[in-house]
Amino acid sequence: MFPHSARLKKRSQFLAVAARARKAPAPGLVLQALRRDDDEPARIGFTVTKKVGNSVARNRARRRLREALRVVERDMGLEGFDLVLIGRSGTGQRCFAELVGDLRRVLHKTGVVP
RNA sequence: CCAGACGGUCGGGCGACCGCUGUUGCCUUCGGGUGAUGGAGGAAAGUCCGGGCUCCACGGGAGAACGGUGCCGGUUAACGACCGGCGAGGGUGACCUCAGGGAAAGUGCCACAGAAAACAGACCGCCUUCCGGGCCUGCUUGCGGGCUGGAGGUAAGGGUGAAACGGUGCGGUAAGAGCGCACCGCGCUUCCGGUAACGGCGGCGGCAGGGCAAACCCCACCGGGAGCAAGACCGAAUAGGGACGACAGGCAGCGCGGCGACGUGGCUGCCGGGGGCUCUCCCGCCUCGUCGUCCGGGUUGGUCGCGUGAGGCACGUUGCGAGACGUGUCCCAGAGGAAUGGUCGUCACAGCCUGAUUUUCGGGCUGUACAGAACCCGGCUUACAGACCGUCUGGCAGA
RNA sequence: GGUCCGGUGGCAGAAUGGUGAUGCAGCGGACUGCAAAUCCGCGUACGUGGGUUCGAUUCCCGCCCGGACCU
Repeated sequence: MFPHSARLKKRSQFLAVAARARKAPAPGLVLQALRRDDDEPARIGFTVTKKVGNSVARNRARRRLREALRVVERDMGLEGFDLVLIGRSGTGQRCFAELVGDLRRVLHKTGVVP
C-alpha cells in the first residue's frame, strides 16, 4: 500500500472527510476530496462496501483504485489533500485506461488539480 | 466405439515494466536507502463436529437435570470422521443408499374410510338348532317353501385402509378354523463357522408379540465453562463514584464529633448473615456490609501470543484398508481500514465470425471456474469452467 | 473471530403429525340518487433440497436468506 503515514485509518477520519469534502462521481469510482491547507503529502483512504461483491471482488476493486491513483500521482502532485476513493460495482470490470481517465476527471472537478 | 461406476491429481505456463509486504546482509544524516530471498486455497468458505493452546471454576462424594452418540470390529491425539465387515433396500452389472440398540418397563398416537386400529371382538354374511316362536303360501293334511325374531357355532367370503391377529394349496367340517399336512414366513434352540455383528445345517413350536422411539421414554457410552476480541506485558488517561429498591445486624475495642450524657454504615476482632463454586444434600474453599437494576467516568496505542508443526516431500518395511513404523531431506505467508498486486505481450484450450483450393493453414473477437489466510491442526458439508490418470461394469461391432 | 434466533398470501400474524385460521389491503355483488360505513362471496401462502412416517408447515439433516448479541 502507500506508506502508512499516507493512509486514513480511523473511522473518525473517514467521517470528517465525508462531512466536509467536495464529492464527484464517475462510472468507475466516487471521489471525496478535502483540502487541509498545508504542504504535507496527501492522505488516502479506500471504501469498498459489500454491495460491490464478495471479498475477491472487493479486494480487486480496492487494488485497482490504488494502482490508478499511483499512476496519476506520478505526473501530478496531490499535496495538502485528504482523499477518499469509493469503489463501485463497475470498478472491477472497467478497463484500466478508462478508470485512470475517470480518476483524472474527478480530481479536476473537485479542484485537487487544475 | 457407445453408455456408465469408483478412486485420484491439477486447476493456466513463460516474459517485460511499475508496486506492496515479511525475513536478512550492507550503508545510514536513524527519516530511510540498496541487494538477496519468501509471499493465498482445495475448498482459505459455512462454522456442523473433534483436538491443541489460553484464562476462569479448579476440593471430594452421591443423586438429578441438560446435551450428544447408538449394528460389529478396527484406525486415530480425539471425533458425530475414516476403514473393513454384517444386515436391510435399490440397480442387468461395476456399484450405490441407510440416525441400523430396545416396541413381551411404562405412557401416548394411528386422521379419513371401515363392523372393528390393538384386545380381542363381530356389521353384512355362512351354518346348526330351538321356542316345533310369529306371518305368508303350496298341496299329497302333516309335510314342504319363503320372510322375520330369539339362542348358539364360525372368521372362509364382503368391502375400507398405509396397516386387519401369518400366506398358498390339499385334506377336513354342519359351516369353518394351524383343526391336520406340505412349502414359504415367524419365534425358540442343539451343533458348526466367525473376535463379534451375524450366517449355515438340523430340531422344536402350530403362530404368540401390528406400526411409530428423526413421539415421550428405557438402556449403554461420552461431555466443567468460555474462547486469540482467549490471555500476558509496557505506556497513556480517568475514577477511587452516584441513584433507587430489598435485607440483619449484635457485642467489644480504637478513631472521629461533643464539656458531657451520647452519636457515628471510619477501622479491627468475635458471633451471626449474604453472595459465588450448573441444580439438591453433606463437609470444604473464596469473598464481604451484601445482592439486584440503572446512571456516570477513562482507554480503543504498542509488543508478545504468532508459526518446528498430531508439519511437507521422497524411499523402504508392514497391514485387505483407514493407517503405523523407520531412514533421509526441507523450513514453506504472517497482514492489521488489513500485504500477497496492476498493466501489457506471447503461448495453451474452448466458442463465434471469417479468408484461401475440402483435408489443412491463417486472421479477428470473446471467454478460461468457485473463490481471499486473520491462533493452529484433523474431519464433515457446500461451491467449482475445464483438463488429465488409473481400476472396473454393461452393450454393440470386429479379429 | 465467535454465540444465538427466525423465514407462513401484497402486509401483519396464529395453528396438539391428518381440512392452513384471522385482520388490513385487492376483486365482485348487495345496500345508496352517488359514495362511505355495513353485509355476502372470491382469489392469493408454509424459503429450498433430502430423510423418518401411511401421511410433514410441524420431527431430523444439509443449503439459502434475514436479524440480534459479544467488542
